[in-house]
Amino acid sequence: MTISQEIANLTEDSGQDLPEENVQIGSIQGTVVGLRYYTGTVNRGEMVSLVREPQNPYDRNAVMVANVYGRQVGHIKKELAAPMAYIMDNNLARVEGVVPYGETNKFSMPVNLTFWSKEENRDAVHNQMRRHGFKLGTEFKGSLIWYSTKTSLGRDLLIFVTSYQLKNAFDKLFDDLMEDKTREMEPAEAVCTALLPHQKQALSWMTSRENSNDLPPFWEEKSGLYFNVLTNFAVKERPEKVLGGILADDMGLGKTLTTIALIVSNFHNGKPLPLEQITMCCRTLTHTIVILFICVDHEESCEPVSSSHLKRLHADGVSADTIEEDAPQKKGWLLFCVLMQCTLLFESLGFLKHFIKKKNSNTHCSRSYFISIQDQFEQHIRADVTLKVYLYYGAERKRSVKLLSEQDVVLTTYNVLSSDFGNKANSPLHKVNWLRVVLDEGHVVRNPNALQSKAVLELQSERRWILSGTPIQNSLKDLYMLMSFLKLKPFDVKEWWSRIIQRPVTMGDRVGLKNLQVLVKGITLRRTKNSKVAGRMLVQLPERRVFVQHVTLSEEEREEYEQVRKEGRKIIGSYFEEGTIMTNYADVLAILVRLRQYCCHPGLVAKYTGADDPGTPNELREHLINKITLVLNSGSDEECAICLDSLRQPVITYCAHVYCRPCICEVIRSEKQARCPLCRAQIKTRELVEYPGEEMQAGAATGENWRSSSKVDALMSNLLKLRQEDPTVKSLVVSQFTRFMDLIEVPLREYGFSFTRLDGTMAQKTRAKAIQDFQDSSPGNPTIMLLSLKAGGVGINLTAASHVFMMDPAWNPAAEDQCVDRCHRLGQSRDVVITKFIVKDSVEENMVKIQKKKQELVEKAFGVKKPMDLKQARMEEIRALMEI
DNA sequence: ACCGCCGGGTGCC
DNA sequence: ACCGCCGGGTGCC
Repeated sequence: MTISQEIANLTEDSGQDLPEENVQIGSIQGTVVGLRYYTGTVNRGEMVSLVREPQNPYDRNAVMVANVYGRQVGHIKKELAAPMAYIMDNNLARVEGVVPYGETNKFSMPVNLTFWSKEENRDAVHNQMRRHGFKLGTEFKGSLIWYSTKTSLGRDLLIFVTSYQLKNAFDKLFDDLMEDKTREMEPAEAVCTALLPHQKQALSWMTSRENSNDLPPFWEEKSGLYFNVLTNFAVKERPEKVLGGILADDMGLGKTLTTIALIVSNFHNGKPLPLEQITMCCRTLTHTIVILFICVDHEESCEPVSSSHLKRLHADGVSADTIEEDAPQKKGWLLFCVLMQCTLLFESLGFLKHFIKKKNSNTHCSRSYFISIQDQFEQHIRADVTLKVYLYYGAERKRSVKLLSEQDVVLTTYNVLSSDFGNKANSPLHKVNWLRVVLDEGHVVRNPNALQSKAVLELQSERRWILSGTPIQNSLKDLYMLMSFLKLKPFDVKEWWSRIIQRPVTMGDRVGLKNLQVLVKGITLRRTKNSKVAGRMLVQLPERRVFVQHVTLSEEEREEYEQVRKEGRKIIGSYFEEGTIMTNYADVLAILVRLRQYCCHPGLVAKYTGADDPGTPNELREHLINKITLVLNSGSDEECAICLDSLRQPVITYCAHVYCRPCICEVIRSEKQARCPLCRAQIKTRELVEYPGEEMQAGAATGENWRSSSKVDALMSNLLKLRQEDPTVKSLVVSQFTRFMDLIEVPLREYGFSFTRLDGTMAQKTRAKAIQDFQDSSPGNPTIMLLSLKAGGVGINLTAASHVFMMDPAWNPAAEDQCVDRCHRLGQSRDVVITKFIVKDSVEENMVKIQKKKQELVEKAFGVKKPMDLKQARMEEIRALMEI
């Protein structure tokens, strides 16, 4: 995806209560008075903010005027302040100000006020102003306006200036890209894990961002003053440096490893972190600090740290007497990582992870891991250095500022941080002056109102980093949170972010868009697996070859298949004729799923429960539960027709259409007579039937009466051949039907394959175990993994596999790619061979055609799909599949 | 002069 | 503010 595409996505803002909903309903020139009483200054063309001051002792209508830095400039003249106060207090409109000239005036200056509100408030605002003798106009005569969408002389003049300045910014950016981002840097000697070239580049870039003396984006030095080209703000003092940024590399490029290298390599001015040197003598004393890792999904389910563990902790160097005083520590900068989930930590902590030793593999609710720092050194860091790492986590964490201050690295979770912050009396993390704060999976903090976001923003630090594969998840607003964290002035204040970036971009202003690009590029390093540096692939991955193996059904299978197909065609054909295809969508889907199942294995196909008439409400409910279960277990990767995303909290309507609960509830709420978006039947919230969750399916014939299928035979002959050629080769066997995986288990056992399995029904811990076993190459460990297409989401590392067998085609080609990516990624040493089984002359072949079409569509247009287009597309698909 | 005029004091809200 | 406004001083020319 290109940056502009990404940005185009950003402008689709899902939130509510945003200034973008507002339109400009009028403007007027006012006066700022009392300039001589305040120190705040403004420049020509500079934006100012207007703040109500209801407590002002002289006038309860007072409206204060402040510059971008929040310094008070003056007040709005009282006659004008009176109607403005009413408008602002009653939220009739937002008022924004720009000082067009008179910036050197001593006593008062003009200010161009622009009123923004919802259309419905337009009259109220105009009337209120008129009552006080003011008439809101639409244009300022001959003065400069910021980001006016109208063409006027003044506007052109201003744009000319800013675009000139922008060009400078762009040139700088270009230098940035050419030099800083491709220069490599060797990590400190203490790191003995070899960094890949792109990781060295990231390390160099991060180091330069931390040590740079450059002005923050959009600041320029002009004749002794520092000038912000976007707000026209000038100050004498050099604006605070923004040390840090966003490392937004794709998953799997080694963000965490790079960051660890940064921690060790750039203490101050490119000098490595001074690490204690342990002599051989000391090492033999096994002076070991034991750090406890609790690896759980949710903090609540965490097993408390046992006292014996803690004793161990104390005994091994963190003595109890160091854990007393909570006075803020000024001396010594510290390093600090915030990690979202311990599981992630465990997965991604790069060189640390090898030292995590499983302690209780059988514990169900949580598992504890020990990290022996001594072991760590022996393998990954030079044997004679030590790094003090403290995991600030668990009920009995030591809330000692002193203890924390003495660490090289402190790890904690967002939950712990915000829980400490919530009991604000005692948040040791907020009392330390950190050298560096790193937000791992930083996109999880994106709602600025959430407590954890506030907790993150309050951390004192010299340098700040955000690590995130998806820095912008939904909208531009997410980016605002990141700017606040980085303290990138003035964008850490909502008003300026909205006025300078968010609204212009949302309104389609090109300058705004360019500013956003410059801003993001200036502080972000983002590479994908497909990025090229100087014409070469960033990551040289082994080859990836795709073979389609056509499977011919046996005579018996063909007969069964054809019978079902004919029946299905008849039914679907009649739906088309009646125009009821959408009302009977679930039944259509059922038929298609059945056909696809026949292609895999006849034993998969459930008994036909189809279009029988439900009688009592209970029977109807039962019926609907059956249908939704069918839809969700069909592996068809159904999208919600409202949000066009994967289903979240799926519910089925009485008319048998499946949506996300929040989506359909919103539809019902917003319409008086709510109708199903797909079939226009009336729907009600209380009639929505929920998916009861994963249920034990009627067991497929995996026992005595097991029989094979053409596709299973095809798979087995491939696997046997592979094993014969090279018994160490590992394969992924991917299907959308978990019950197909059940069936495949039988011959795998029969032929003595050691295999493991990963599907969506498995708990997080069992999954982790399955992955771990599969990745382990020592003899006796599984060589085959049965993998459900949708299992686990991205981020799972299955690089042990070099062969992938796609048992059945998916509706969504991206899902297949993603699945293959789990083994075709960083760390894969062999060429990856993908075999797709497609049954000849079947619905599967048609699915492949549709896949290709979809792919083309994605590549061609980045157009927004509308629900009704989707419906149309679905119908086309059904026609194509059934050859109607 | 219950005015006009002068000139000093003063000045956001 | 090289203004406006206020209010005290003043009062034919």
